[in-house]
Amino acid sequence: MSAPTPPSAPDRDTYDPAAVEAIWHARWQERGTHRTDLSGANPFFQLMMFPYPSAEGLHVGNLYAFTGNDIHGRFQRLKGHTVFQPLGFDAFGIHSENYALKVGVHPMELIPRNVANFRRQLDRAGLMVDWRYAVDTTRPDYYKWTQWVFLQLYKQGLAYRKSAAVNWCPSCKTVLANEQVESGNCERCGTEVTQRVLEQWFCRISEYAPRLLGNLDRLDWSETTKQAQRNWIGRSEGAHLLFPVTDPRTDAGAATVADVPDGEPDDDTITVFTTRPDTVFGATYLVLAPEHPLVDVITTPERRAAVEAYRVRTAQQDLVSRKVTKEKTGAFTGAYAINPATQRPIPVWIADYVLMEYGTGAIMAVPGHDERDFAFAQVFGLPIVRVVAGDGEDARTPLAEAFHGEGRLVNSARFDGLRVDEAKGRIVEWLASRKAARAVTNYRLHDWCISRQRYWGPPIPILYCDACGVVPVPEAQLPVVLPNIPDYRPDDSGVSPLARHEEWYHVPCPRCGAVARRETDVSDTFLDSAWYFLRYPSADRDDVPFDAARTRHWLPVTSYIGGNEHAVLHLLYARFVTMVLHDAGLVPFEEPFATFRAHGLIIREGAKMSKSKGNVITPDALIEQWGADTFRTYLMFLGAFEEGGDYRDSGIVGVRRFLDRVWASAAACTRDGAPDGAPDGAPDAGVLRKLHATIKKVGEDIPRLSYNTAIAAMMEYVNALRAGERIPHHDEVRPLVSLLAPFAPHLAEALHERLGGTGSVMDAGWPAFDPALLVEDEAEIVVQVAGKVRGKVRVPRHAGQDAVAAAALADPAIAKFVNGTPKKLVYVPGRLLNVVP
RNA sequence: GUCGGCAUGGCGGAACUGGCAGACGCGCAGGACUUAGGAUCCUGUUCCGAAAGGAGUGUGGGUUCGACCCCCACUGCCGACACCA
Repeated sequence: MSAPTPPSAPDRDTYDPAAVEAIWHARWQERGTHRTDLSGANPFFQLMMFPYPSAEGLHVGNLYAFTGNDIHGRFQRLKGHTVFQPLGFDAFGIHSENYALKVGVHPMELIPRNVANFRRQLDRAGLMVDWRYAVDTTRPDYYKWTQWVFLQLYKQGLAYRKSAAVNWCPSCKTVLANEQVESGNCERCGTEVTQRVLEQWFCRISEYAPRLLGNLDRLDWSETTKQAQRNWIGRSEGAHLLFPVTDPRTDAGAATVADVPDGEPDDDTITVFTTRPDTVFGATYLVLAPEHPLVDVITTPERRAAVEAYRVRTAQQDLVSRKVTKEKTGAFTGAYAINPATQRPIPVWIADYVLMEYGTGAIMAVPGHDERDFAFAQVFGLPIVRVVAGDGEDARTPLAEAFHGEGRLVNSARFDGLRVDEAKGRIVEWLASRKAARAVTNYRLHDWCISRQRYWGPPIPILYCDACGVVPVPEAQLPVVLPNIPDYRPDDSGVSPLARHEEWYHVPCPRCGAVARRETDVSDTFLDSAWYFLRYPSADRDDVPFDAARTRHWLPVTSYIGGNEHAVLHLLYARFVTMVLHDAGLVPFEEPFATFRAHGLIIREGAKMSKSKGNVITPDALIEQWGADTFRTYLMFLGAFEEGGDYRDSGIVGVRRFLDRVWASAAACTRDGAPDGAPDGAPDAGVLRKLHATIKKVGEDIPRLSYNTAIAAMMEYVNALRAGERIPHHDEVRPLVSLLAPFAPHLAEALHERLGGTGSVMDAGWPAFDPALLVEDEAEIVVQVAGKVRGKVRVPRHAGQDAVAAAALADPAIAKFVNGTPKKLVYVPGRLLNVVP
C-alpha cells in the first residue's frame, strides 16, 4: 500500500501549487487583501472558534473547521458583504500549564512560540484572516478586560464565593478537572484522587436558566446544539414536599404530628424535590445527601458514629467515582419523618446517591417506582410499596423491579384509580392545601465555578482586607498582571502558586490603605472565551473592552460555525455573559450568535484520530505534498460538512486532478491563437446551460454548508467543459474561477489574473446565472408501471397527462407491461407518470 | 442508563418538499497516445443473468399509485451527558 503522489514534471504550463501559493501569500500581504474595512457597508461577521495553540501545532480538526468557515466567509464577500473574519488564540489554562511543566519551558515563553507557529500554519492554509484584530487571551491587553467582565458580574451580584469540593491529586499537588480523573485516579500519575473543600468563586448562571432555555426557541442554531443545551439546562416540573421530622423519644406514634406545621421549612422539616408527587403514598423512607446540613440536627446519638463514618468516607471519595459507582451504600440516621400523605413515620437515611447540588439535596424514596430507590431498598431491606398499577396489574401485583410505566394509582387512599398524569396535580393541590407541598420548577443547570487554583490564567481581580472584607480591584487599576514567576508549580497547600509571591500577594487596600491580600485563584478559560467575539472588532482599542459603535455595527455575530463539543459549556457561558452585559446596558442585544452551525468530526480511515493510534494527519506535510488548495478542497469533499468526514489518503489525488484540469482549461483558452476555440467562436449552448446550472447549485450549496456537493457540481462542469477533448471558451472558464475561489483561493487568484481580471478575485463578485437558460424545451418523463420504472419518454415541456400517457403507451417496451385499460394514472408534471394497471 | 446522530456499490459519499437509487471522487477493468508510464485522455464499472428480466438503501412489519425518505418494533456503530430524584 503506497500513498498516491502528486502528478509530477512541472514542465510547460502545468499547475504548480507551491509556486502559486507563495506568490499569492506575498501579494495578499502587500495589498492588504484580507483587511476588513470595519466601517464597510453590509457587514458580515463570520466567527470561528478560536484555537488553543498547542505545541504540536495545528491539527486537521482545527483546519477542517477553519476551512469550512473560510469558505463561507469568502463566499459572503464575493456576494458583496464586508466580511470580518478574525481569529485569535485561547491560550490560557491547565493544558498549557501542564505541558509547560512537562517540557520545562515557562508558558510565557512557550505560548508566543506556539502562537507564531499557528499563524504560520494558518496563513499557509490560505485563511482570509485580518490579523490586525487578532486576540490572545494571555496578553494583559486582553485579560485586562476579562477581569473587567468579572467585575461587571460581581457588581451585579452574579459572582459570589462559596465552598465547594474539588478533585485533588496528592502526588501532583494539584486540583484536577473532572475529565482528568480516570476511575478514581489521576490521569497523569495514577495516584488516587481525593476531595478537598475550598472557597471558590461562582457565577449565578442558574438564575438565568429560564431565559437561557426560553430564548433557544428563537435562535437559528443547529437543532442538535439547541437540544444539547435544553438537556443541559434540564428543566423539570415537580414539587417540593415537606416531611416533618419526629422525635422518637417524645413521639410514640404518628398521631401527635398529624397536624401539619406552618409549612415553613424549619430545623426539623425535610424538604424534598420530586417530579413524581403522585407516588408520595409509596415513599417508604427519605434520603439526604451526606453533606445535607440537617444531618447534624436529626442524627440520633446511637447512630452518630456510623453516620459520621459514612460522611467521612463520602468526603474522601473523588467527585467522579462518587457519581459513577452505582452500588448503593448509605447509613441510617436514626431519625424518622412523617410522610405527609400516609401520616406514617418513615426512616431517614443518608446516601451518596443523593447529590447536594441538585434539587434540595433530599429525596423521598419510592422504591416501587424508581430503580435507584429500589436497589437501595433491596440492599437495606426497606419496604417496597406499589402505588401505580399498569395494564393487567392491581395493588397486589408483586414488583420484581421498579415500575415506571403509565398506569393508575393504587394503595393511595382517595387517589386510587387516577391516572399518573392526573394524580400529580391533584396530590400537590391536596398537600398544598395542608401546607405540605408547593409546585416547583427545578433546573439541572448549576452555578458556574470559575476559580482555578493554578497559575496560568487571569488573576481574579479581588482583594481581601481585614478591615473592609472583600474588595474588588478598582477598574482603573486593571489589569491585575499575572507575574512572570519562575516557580509556578503547584504545591501541597491547595492554594495557587501566586500566594508564594509576597510582593504580588500583599498590596494596599484601595479603600483603607491597609495591607490587603490578593485573591490567588485565576479564572476558568471559559471566561476568556465567553466574550472574545465582543473584543475582535475593538481589538485595537486600549481604552474600552468594546467600542459601542463598532459593536452596534458588527454584532451580534452573523454566522458562527464550530464544533459541537462546545455545544453546552462555551456556547452557554457566552450567552450568559452577553445577557448579563445586556442587562447592565453595555450591549444592545442579549443573544450573541444569530446563527450557529455545528460541523462534524473528521476521522481517519473509519477510526478516530489519536496520537496513540499513530494515525494523526499532519497538515504541514500534506500541504507541502499537494498544495493548500488541494488539501482544503479535499477536506471539504470528504462528506457533508455538518456530518464530518472520513479522511482517506487515497482520495486526495482526485481533487488534485480536478484542479489540474481547471488550470489546464484556463491555460488552453488563453493560449495564443486559441482563445475562442469553439468552432463558431462562441460558447457552446449546452456547456453554457451547464455553467448556469452550476452557478445556481454552488450558490445554493455553500450557504447550507453542502460543500461536498458544490465541489462535485464544479467537477461535473469541468467534465462537461472538456468532454471529447474540446478546447473551452474563455467565457466558459472565467465564472468557474469565481465559483472555485472560496475553496481554492490561491489558484483562483492566479487564474483570475491570467484570464485578464484585475485586483483580487475576492473583489470581482459572484457570477449571476440566467434562469431562462435553465429551462429546456423538452422534458424527459419517467414512466412507471405499477411503481416500477419501465421506460422514459421525451415530450414538449408543458405536455399534459393525456399526451404523456399516449406517448408512453406508444412505446412497445412500456406497453407490454400494461394489459387493457389502466385503472389509474398518476402524473407528476414534468417528471413522472405512473400507470396503475 | 438517558439524550442526540448515523447505517446506501470494493471504498469515501450523492439523492433539497415521498417521484429515474448510486451524482462526484477513489479504486478496478479495457482502450488511446507513448521507447516507457505509477503522467494524460477516452470508455465501462450496484449485484445475479448471455439476454429478456429479476433483486437491491442495517433487520422485521406498516402507510402509499409510488418509500433511502413517513410510522411502529428491533439491531449495530459514533458522539454527548451520566445515581438530576
